[in-house]
Amino acid sequence: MSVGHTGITTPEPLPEPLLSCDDDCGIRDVLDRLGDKWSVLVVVELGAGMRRFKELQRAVDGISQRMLTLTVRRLERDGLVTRTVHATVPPQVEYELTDLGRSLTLLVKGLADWSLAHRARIEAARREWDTKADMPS
Amino acid sequence: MSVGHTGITTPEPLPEPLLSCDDDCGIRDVLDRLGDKWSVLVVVELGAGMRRFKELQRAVDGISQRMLTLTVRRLERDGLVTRTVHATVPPQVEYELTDLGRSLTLLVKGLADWSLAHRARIEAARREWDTKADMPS
DNA sequence: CGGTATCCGAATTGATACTG
DNA sequence: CAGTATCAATTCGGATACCG
Repeated sequence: MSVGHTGITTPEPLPEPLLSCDDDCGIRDVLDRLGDKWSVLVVVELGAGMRRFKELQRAVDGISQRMLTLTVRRLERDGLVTRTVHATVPPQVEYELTDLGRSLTLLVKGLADWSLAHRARIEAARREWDTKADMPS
Repeated sequence: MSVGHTGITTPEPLPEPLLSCDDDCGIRDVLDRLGDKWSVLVVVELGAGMRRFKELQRAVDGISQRMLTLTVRRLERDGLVTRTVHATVPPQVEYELTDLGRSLTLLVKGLADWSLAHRARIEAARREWDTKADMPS
């Protein structure tokens, strides 16, 4: 069960991809890394600059301490984020994007822009679909 | 439990977002729409052109009939995909991206490119992290 | 062919309590 | 403050069987 090392028992053993590369080359990879509930949000927040743990948690709004820990740990492991511990009291840990992480923010920004640009249109389509669905008369 | 309409009982009632818009404006939206296991893959495949249900299922490799149905249904609802039923025998259903859907493929392509470009670097970082973790000596 | 309904195990997540 | 451990609730996904 992979116990030991840094002290983390890894209840979630950071699962590896599960799909072979057909014509989806690459996309599955990004999805495995950022497709979860929080990673992108954390990257976005860190895109604005260095953040402490608590700052991140407040910024992301809704993320639990546990999920934030797991998320930044994964991002750190993938080389997207650095973790700096200051041996102060109380302890202080700072997270910051690496160059690799920053290169991602551009793309993520693109997604956000797309979403903002088309949000209304999507919601309209959705309402229409729901209307059609609810009255087959 | 929302029964009726088209005959679909919607065991998965296509849940709405759960996070308010703070500074993550927009991103949560895209994630809710594409962050699942299959949507992006389906969009990518449809990016290459119109596809029938069975063609999609073969192309995506690993997706079950159930998940493909749910995925295209959601994409259709959001106005990213059109569904055309030909009353032939045997029945034939064709899926195609809308303009909105096509506008997304550009971004998705960006993500795929990013992944390909940095895959090696990420895996290196990951190996390093794992090494550090496994021998604290 | 293109679905839908149902059951069930696996994976994710949240809440809570505790620690250095 | 910044985690870690544990447990419970939820959600997701796959297998299967059946339908128009």
